[in-house]
Amino acid sequence: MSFYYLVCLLKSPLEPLTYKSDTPLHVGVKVEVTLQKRLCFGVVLKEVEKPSFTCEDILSVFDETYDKTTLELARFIAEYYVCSLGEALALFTSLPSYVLAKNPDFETDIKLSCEQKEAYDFALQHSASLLFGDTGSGKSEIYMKLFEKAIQEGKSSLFLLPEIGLTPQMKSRLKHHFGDKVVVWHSKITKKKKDEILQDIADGKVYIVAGTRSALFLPLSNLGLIVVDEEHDDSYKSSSRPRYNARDLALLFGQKTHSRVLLGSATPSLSSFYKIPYARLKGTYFDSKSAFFYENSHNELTPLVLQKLEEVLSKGKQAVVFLPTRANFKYITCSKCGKNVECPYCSVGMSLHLKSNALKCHYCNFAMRIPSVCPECGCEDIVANRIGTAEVAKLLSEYFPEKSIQKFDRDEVTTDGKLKSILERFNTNQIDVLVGTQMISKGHDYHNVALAVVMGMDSQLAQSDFRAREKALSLTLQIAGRAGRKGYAEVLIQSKNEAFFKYYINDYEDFLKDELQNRTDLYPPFKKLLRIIIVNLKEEKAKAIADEIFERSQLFPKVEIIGYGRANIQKIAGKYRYEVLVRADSTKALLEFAHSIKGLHVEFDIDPLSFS
DNA sequence: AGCACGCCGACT
DNA sequence: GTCGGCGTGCTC
Repeated sequence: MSFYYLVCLLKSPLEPLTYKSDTPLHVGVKVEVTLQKRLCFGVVLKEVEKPSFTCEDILSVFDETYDKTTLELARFIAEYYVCSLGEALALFTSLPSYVLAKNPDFETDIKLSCEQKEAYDFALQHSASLLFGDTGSGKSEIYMKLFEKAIQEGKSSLFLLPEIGLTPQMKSRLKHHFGDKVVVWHSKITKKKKDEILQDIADGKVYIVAGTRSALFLPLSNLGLIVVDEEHDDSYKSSSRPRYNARDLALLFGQKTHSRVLLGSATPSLSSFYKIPYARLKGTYFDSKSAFFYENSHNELTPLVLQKLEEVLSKGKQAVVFLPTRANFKYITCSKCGKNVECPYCSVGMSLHLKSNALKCHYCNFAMRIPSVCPECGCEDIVANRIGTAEVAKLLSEYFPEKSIQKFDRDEVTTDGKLKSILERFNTNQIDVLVGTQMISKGHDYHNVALAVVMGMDSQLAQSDFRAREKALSLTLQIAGRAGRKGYAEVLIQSKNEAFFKYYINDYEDFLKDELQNRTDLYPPFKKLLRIIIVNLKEEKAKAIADEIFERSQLFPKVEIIGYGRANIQKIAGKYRYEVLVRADSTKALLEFAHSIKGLHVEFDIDPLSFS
């Protein structure tokens, strides 16, 4: 007697295939099968009639299942983000089911202010809400209080953060209040540690999982609450297939599992602001005690920057300096032919890294010796352009030799240990100035920072991206928020668009309302976007596929092609890139089109946030 | 996505 | 005559 099952193959782009088993199996159970002689994990979807072709055997059956809700969520992901069910299901961690022990006696010592209590009540009154709270307004206490309530009700909570590694103090606060009821999860923890955590979850010991976007796919039973902190952060969006957005999926998961969802940010995304009821929590000290200064320059260490730094450093205060560029310089330019030294494999400039005495490509990691003449024309007059963190840190060290200047970017902060060490030394005043990229804007608590310098934001603002203004302003505010957590602070913004920043810097809500007007009839949240990415070794082939997509779109009157051709970066790692940008009024129309061209071997980016 | 199959150019 | 490039197509 044989049973036949439709099995979904994990990580495979293929549609489910039929396998046979000697024993009856439950839907959702994890199994092992072969696919063209190679072993492959799969999930049983449903029993089927004996097919006309001969089937391979299901080789082994695991003690792990994907429940009905998980299968439903995976089906949604496959449909919405345009991937196979196997790719969607592979996001989830499977586990035997378990029961949480009730914990009615649990209590923390967290006390909320009146304003915090109001926001807390607002969250309780809505199944999904947004906490729009200024930096330093005390969002975390509200989250913690909600976690406490969930525990008292015997429910588990999920706490999503953009990068848990970047906020060690959040981790220690959670541990302090919740002890071993809370675990931390991100993709870089070791396999052994992951197994331990999964065992603890299975034993019903875990009430709170704090983690990055992958934590969303952990099998928490009796989920009651999902908090998405820094919900505006683009790192919630996955950049590989399926390109899901963990913030958006959190809202969906909340609906499906009847869990409360709370999004939080000082600079909420326009789409969340538009569609989710929000509670406003104004800063208690931040905006009243900070002063903004502007300099009509763009991206350089000017006398004004040095003067401002001098002022705070002489008082024993600290400063942060932001600029969006790593390395010493982003470009090496020939002054005769005007060409930048390009990566041979990517159509991007090679960055100058003096520390390793090399030019490096930030896209494929290719490195080369620093040339003494222009590789194009042989001219000896080549200059470095677009200053980066390494160069600014170097110059500041020369200018303030008695002060400790620390670089803070992806090149410098390579491990958890290094991050902790730098933050520790900064908080104990052993470092005077942090010079860094985006990383510097993430929610660290700095206590003695009296100056934030924002350099190079104009390049962010100038990007051909419908969210350029939103990104630039929220990033600037996030950096500004690193200063003045205690007492008076200054923020110096270098920009040739002073008017823009000046107008909105004190009221992000005002900006969001105006920006909604700007986007009406054109962009999200009013329209839906799909970016189709075509990658091929042969440029003609990539172009041909893009052409084909354009042709086929003509049969779909509800979709509109608003951009089509070479991608922003034409070539990465030797592969040519083309892009088609599609717009529609409804998700349905967009997805109908996307699914119709699934066979073309292209990548789909629904609700794109980045256009390079 | 892999991976085998198979059809054309360049080498001992 | 064989080695190996990558275009095409299949996977229960």
